[in-house]
Amino acid sequence: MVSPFGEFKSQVEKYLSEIGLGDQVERLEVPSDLRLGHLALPLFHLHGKPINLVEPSGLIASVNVNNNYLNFKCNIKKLSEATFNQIKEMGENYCNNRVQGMQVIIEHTSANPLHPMHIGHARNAFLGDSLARLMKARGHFVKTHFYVDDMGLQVMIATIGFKNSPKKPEGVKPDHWIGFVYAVANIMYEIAGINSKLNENGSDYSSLVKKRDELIGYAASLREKFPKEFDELSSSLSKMSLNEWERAISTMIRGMEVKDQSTLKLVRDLVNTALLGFKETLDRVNVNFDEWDWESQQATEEDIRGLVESVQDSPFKMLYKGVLAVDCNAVAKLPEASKDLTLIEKAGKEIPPMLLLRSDNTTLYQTRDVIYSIKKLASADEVYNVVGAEQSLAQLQVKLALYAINHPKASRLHHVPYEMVRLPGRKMAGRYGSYVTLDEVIDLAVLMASNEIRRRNPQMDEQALIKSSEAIGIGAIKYALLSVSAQKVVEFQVERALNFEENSAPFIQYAAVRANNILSTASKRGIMIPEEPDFSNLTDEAEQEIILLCSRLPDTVAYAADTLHVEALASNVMEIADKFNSYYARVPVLTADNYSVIGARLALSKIVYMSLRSALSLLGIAIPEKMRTYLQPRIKLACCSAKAIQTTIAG
RNA sequence: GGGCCCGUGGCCCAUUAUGGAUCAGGGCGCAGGUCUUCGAAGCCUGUAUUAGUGGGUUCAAAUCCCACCGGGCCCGCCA
Repeated sequence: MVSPFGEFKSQVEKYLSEIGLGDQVERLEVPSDLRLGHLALPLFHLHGKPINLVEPSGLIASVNVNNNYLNFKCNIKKLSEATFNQIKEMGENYCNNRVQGMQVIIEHTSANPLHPMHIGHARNAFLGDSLARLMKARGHFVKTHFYVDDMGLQVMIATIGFKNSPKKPEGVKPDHWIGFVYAVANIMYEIAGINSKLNENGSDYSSLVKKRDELIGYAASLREKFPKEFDELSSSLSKMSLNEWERAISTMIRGMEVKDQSTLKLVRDLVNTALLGFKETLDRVNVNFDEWDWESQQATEEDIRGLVESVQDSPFKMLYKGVLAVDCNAVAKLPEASKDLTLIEKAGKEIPPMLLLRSDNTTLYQTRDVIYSIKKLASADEVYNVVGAEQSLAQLQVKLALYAINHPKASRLHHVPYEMVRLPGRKMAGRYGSYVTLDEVIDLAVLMASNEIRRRNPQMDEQALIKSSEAIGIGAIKYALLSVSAQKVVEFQVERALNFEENSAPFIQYAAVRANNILSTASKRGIMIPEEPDFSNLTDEAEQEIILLCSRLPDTVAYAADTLHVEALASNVMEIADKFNSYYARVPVLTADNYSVIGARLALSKIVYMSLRSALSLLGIAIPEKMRTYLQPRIKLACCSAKAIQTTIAG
C-alpha cells in the first residue's frame, strides 16, 4: 500500500525518467512554500543542461521551471479523491503503510520491581508502546516483552525486607508497598555496612557518619508514610549485622541460580506483588505486553555454561582482574562488527572489557542479558531494546559479546536509547524511597483535566467526565514525552505538559473532536457525505494544505517506524490539527453556499478526523468523546492551577 | 583522563535521515482583538532569533566536517 502522496511522488519520478532525469529522483523535495509547487527538483548542479518538458498527466497537474527548480504541482482534486477513497477503504487503519512483515521483538519498560514506576519509566513505556504500534502499522509481527529483573543484588535485599515485613496495609498500591519495604531494607543494609566500617581502623569517620545521617533522614520520611509498619520492619532488620546481610544475600543469589524452590518462591512473591501494581498503571495508560520474561527463567545453568564455553573457545576471551571477560576492543575490530558502522563510531575507541562471572562464579546482569538477547533473537528477525541512554555502553558490550561468540544475528540486536526525564526541584533516589511516582503524575494530570472539563462544561455527566479526563490527562503526558526527540533530556513540568493549549495533546484532541462534531452535526441534520464528493470545490489554500498533509501521513508513519523517530509523527499530527483549527474558524462547512461545497468540505472534515484518529492511535493517544465548552468568560480559577494541585499532592 | 549525547527568540519544542528557493516553523510569555451563526482547550493582530563560538567543504549549511565553549550521561565482580 502506498500513500496518496506517495502515488503522486512515484508519478513524478516516472515523469522525470521520461525526460531523462531518472537519476535525479533522490533529490526530490517538498518545497518550502506550497504555492511554488508540491514537489520540486533543484537544478543547480545540472548547470543549464536543457530540459525538455512533456505534457504531464495523472496526479501531476503542472510542471514548470522557476528559480532553478523544476516544480511539480499536484492535482489536488485527484489527490483528495485518492486520500478520501483510501480512508473509506482503510478506516482508522489509514496510516498503516505495510511492507513485507518481519518478526519483531520490542523489549521496553522493564522497570525493576523494587519501586513504583516514575516519569522516566513512562517515557520508556510510551516510546516502546508507540514503536510497537508503528511497526505493526508497518506490517511487522510485533511482540512486546517486559524483562522482569528478579535476580539482582537489590532484589535480594528487597526480598529479605519482604520476608521480615508486616502485612501490606489495606488500600496501598502493591508496588508502592514494595517500594517502601525495599527502601527500608536497603537503608538498613547500608547502615549495617557503615556501622561495620566504623569499627575498622583508619576509616574516614566523619564522612561515614555524614552518610549515615543522610540515610537516617531518608528513613525518617519513610517512617512518616507507615509509622507502625516501619517500626516493625526496621526493628527486625536492625538486628542483622553486615555479615548476616551478606551471607543472606549471597545464599539467595546462589539459590536463584540453582533454582532453589524456597528462594524462588520468596522472590516470586515479592516480584509478583510489584508487578500487580505495574500492570494496574500500565493498563491505565493502555500499554500492553505480550510476554513477561522473568530473568531467573531465562538464564539456565546450561545457558550460562554454554555461553562461558563459547567465550572460552573464542579468540576474545580474556582475564580481567582474575575473572573471565570478553575483550570488547578486540571484538570491535572484527570485520562483521565494524560493518555495524554506527555502532563502532558511536562507541569510541576504548571499550572496557565485559565481565562474565563474579569470582564466586555467579552471573552478572550483563551476562544474563547476553543469554536473554540470544533467546529473543531466536524468535525474531529484529530485536529492539528500549533502554535508557545511560546504558549505551552496557548495551554495546552485550552486542559485542554476541559478535565475540559469532552469533549469526548479532547485527539484528538494536539498542533504542532515550534520555532521562527530570522533575524540577526533585532528586529521585529509588533506593531510598524518594521519588514521585508515575501514578501521582497521572492522578494529577487527570484531576487537572477533570477540573478543566468541569469548568467548561458543568453539565457533563460523571461517567463521561471520568472517561474524558483520562483521555485528556493521560494523552497530555504521552504527547509531552513523545513529541520530544528521545535523545534529548527533558524536564517534565506538569503545568507545562498540562497547559492544555497549543502544542499539546488536548489541542490535537480538540481539533479531532471538532472535526467529528461537524460530521455528527451534519448527520443529525440529514446531510450525508456524498459518495463521490466534488473536490474541485476545495480551492482554499488551507484546504489544499490540509489535504497534502493528510495524504502524506502514511509516509510519515513509514519514516517514524523505520528510523524510530516517533516525534516525526507527533509533529505531523500537530500540523494537521493546527491547520484544521484555523481553517474551520474561518471557513463554514455546514452553512456553505451549496450542497456541492458542503459535501467537499464535509469529506475534508472526515479526512482530517480519520487521519488524526489513525495517527493518534499509533501514538497511543485516545480521543475523548466530548470537550464541550459553554459560552462563558474564561476565568482562571485558583484551584485549577497546577502549582496548587501539585503542592497538595506533594504535601 | 577517555567516550557518547545535547546546545535553535526571555523560556520550551519542531526542522538536522536525503544540504537547497533573500519570510528558520509552532508554542509559552507579553500587548491587543474575537463567542446570537459547525463547541473560545479555538481563532485573528502585534512582539522577538548572529540556529553556542570560530573555521572548513559547497553554487548553496541550522543541516556535512574540524576545533573550541557550555550542559547532561557513561567508564562497578550494581542493575
